[in-house]
Amino acid sequence: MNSLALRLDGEGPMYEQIRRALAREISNGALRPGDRLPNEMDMCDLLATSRMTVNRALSALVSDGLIVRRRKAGSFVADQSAIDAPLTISTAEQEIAASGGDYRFSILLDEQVPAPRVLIDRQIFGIADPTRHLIVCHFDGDEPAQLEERWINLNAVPQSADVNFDDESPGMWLLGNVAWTQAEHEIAAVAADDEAAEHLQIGSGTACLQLERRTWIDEITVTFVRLTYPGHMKRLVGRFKPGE
Amino acid sequence: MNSLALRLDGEGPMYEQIRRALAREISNGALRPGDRLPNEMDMCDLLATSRMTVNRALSALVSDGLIVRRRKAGSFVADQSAIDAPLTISTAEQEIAASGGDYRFSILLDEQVPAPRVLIDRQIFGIADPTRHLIVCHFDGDEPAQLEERWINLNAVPQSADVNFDDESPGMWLLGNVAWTQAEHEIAAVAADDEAAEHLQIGSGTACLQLERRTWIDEITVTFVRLTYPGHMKRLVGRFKPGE
DNA sequence: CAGTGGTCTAGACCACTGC
DNA sequence: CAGTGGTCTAGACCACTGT
Repeated sequence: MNSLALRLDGEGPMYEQIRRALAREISNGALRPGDRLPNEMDMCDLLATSRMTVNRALSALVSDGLIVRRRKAGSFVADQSAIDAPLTISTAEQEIAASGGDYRFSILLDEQVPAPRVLIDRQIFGIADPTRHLIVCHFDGDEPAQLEERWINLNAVPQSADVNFDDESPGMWLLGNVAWTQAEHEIAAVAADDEAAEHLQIGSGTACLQLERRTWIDEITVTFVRLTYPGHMKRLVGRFKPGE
Repeated sequence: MNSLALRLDGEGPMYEQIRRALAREISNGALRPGDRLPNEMDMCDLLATSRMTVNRALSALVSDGLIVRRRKAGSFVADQSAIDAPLTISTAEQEIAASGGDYRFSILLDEQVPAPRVLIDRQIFGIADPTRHLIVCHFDGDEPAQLEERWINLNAVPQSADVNFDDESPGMWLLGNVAWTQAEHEIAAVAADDEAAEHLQIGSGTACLQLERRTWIDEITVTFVRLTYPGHMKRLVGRFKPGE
């Protein structure tokens, strides 16, 4: 590791070149987990650049999880332990429109009810939260593509109580009108129950991908939604690229 | 939008405070999609800080997808169109160990074969790629928790041909010994076929979460793995937090 | 062609923390 | 307590691109 020879490729900004060069050394095994990198000042001399530029490259590697840094100790190649892949989740209308399909939706249920016990137990809603509860089916042409069951917290978004969802689906309305600060997703495989099977026009018990999303702002849940996709039509795709 | 009053909370580094403050304004609707932010110099005056610091905060907002920036035009609040959630994917051993379970695995098949037609057609392997093909079952105690079918490209990782996987599972060995630069995941729900059902000790047709991962480096696939989890035991969780 | 962001510099001070 | 990273500054030049 004494003779760490970083080959910069001259493509793009300096900090990107440095990041790529180090990522490459880590990828090809020249730098192995636990190895120590030169400190920032040495790297400045090595690369004839300034400390801010080196620091920017190293910070990027930290957020990619490729290295860890400790004051006084130095910078070290991280153990590769888990893979973080950004999973992009779009609304049904965006997906269907993107694939050239003919999107429409139908509201099967729309009621105002107290948050259901099961969601209170999961600490998704507070005990006295009033909600607007909706069941929506999204279609690609005549084929049901996604079943959505949603609760909107009327304590968090009171103006949603009177919105008309005939033209704009609840998901799109929320996306455009309510900002959230955090979201948490759970993905599971479930067998379609009778009701879901009927709405989705599939056999009861068919394997379905089920995505649950809790969206909240400042500790209070804005909305909770459960999306059910027939397994044969839906794949979620994520991609990870640390070193370019 | 003239009187954008950013309240800094004094917690942590300046660039984080600025990022949080702007994320908050976007979240609470004070700044709406399409709104223009003050330019960097104005924001420096406003916050009595330097341009690099402001730029760092704004760059973070860009990578969070909360704003877009265009030279000469300015910085604008982005349309919230899709949600990118980092999905952390661990190995079976890591998950079972983390939950306090008793991990073990069993190798059901281990052979060297040419890449199968179906994976060549999907452009995952090249036409003449030799592979090591494995089927591994991961257990939590006595209960099967995950079925893994894996192909390792022996053109990309020739040294894996002779590795003994009795003590260390192929997944762990690869994680520690082979670096990859990119990974792509697909998640789907499938009905367990007879073979999977038998290995996992579940009923045939049971809904299972199936995760496929292709890992590659410099255009060449290192390994392709298909993980099958009984739906009732596995949930993948992702989280997204733009403004803190 | 002027306004904006993208990048970079050569310093500085400070906060940790391993030695 | 000294080495390291974390942050910040007050400038600079340049690359875009809308007007």
